[in-house]
Amino acid sequence: MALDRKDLAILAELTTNARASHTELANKIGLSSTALARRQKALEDDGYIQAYQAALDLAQFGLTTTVLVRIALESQSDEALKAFEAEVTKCPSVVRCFLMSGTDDYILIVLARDIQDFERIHRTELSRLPRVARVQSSFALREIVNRAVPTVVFSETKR
Amino acid sequence: MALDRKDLAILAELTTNARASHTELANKIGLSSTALARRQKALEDDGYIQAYQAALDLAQFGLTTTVLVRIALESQSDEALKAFEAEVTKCPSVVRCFLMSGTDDYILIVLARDIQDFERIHRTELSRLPRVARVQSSFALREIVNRAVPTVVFSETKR
DNA sequence: TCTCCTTCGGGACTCCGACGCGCATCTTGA
DNA sequence: TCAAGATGCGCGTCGGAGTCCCGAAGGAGA
Repeated sequence: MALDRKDLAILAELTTNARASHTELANKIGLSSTALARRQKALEDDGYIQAYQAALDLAQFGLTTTVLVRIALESQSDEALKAFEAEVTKCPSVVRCFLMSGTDDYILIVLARDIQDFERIHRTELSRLPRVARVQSSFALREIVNRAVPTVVFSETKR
Repeated sequence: MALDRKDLAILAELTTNARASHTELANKIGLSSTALARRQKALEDDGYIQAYQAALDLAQFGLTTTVLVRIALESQSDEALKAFEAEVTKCPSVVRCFLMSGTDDYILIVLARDIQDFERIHRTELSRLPRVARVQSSFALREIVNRAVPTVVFSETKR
C-alpha cells in the first residue's frame, strides 16, 4: 500500500492531535469527513498507526535528568544476553535499551530525578543486573531534539 | 498538587488508550464518568498530560535501523554549540539529540532504512553539520526496551 | 462531641456533534 | 474509452461531553 500526501498529512496531524475528530481533521486536510474517516481507518488497519497515547510531561514528575548508560557484559554468550535482557526489562527507570554493535554491549537510557536519584537507581536497579562487567554513565546536560517521528517520514513526496 | 493512585491509573490508561471516552475510562478505573472527567481535565490543566499523539509504526515506513551517533566539536565555544544545534534541529533523520557531559559533546539517535541509507544520511545530513571534529557511529542490533514513560512513574504509592 | 465547611463522588438530564451508511458523482489509471 | 475506486453530500442514530444538584466523607474549630 502506498501513501499519498494526504495520508501523510493525516499522520502528521494525528501525531500532534490524536483526539482530533473526523470533521476537524477533514477541514485541515481538505477532505470530507467521510473520506477522512475511511483513510484513517485504513491507516489503523494497515498498522501505520500503532496506538493513540497520551504524552506525559515527565518534568512534572520530577524526572529531569537523562542518563546514557553503557554496559559491557562478562560474556557475550546467548545465555548471558538473555539473562541480562530479562532483567533490564524490569528496571522501572529504564526507558530505552539497545543491544549495540561495537565495544559496548548495551546502551540504556535512564530517567532520574537528579544525580542523587541516579545514584540510587545505579545501586538498586543497574548494579543488580546479571553478568555485567562494566557500567559507564554519561549525563545529558540538555536535550536539543526530541521527536517521536523523524520528519523525513512526512516529507516523502509521493503522488 | 499530589496525585493519588486513581490519577496514576488514569495516566497509565491514557498512555495506552488516548482516545478512550470518559465512560470507558471511568469503568476501568472505578469512578463515575463525572468524577473521571474532572480528574482528567485537572491532569491536563496542571500539565501532567502534555498532548495526545498517535504512535506510528516506524517499521512500516521502512525505518528499521537505529544508529547512535557520537559527535565531538572542534570547539566548545558558545557560538559553536549554537551553530551546531541550530543545524542539527533541521536534520530530518535525527529523532533525539543530547548535549552530553564527558568526552563526547553530543549524542544523536538517528533512524535509517538500512545501513546503506545511513551512509546517505551520514553524507547528506551529518557531515554537513558545522564545527564537527569527529563523528562515531554505532548500530543498534536490537531494541530490548522502548517505553515512552518509565514505569516508575505509575508505581509511586501515594494515598 | 457537635457542627460547620470544604472537597470529592455520583446520578440525571440535555444538547450537540461524531460516526457510519447509502447513493450519486467524479477522478484515476489501465 | 471504460471500469474500479475514491469522493462528497445528506441523513439518521447513537453516544459523548458538560452541567447541575445532591449526598457522603473528612477535617477544623469551638
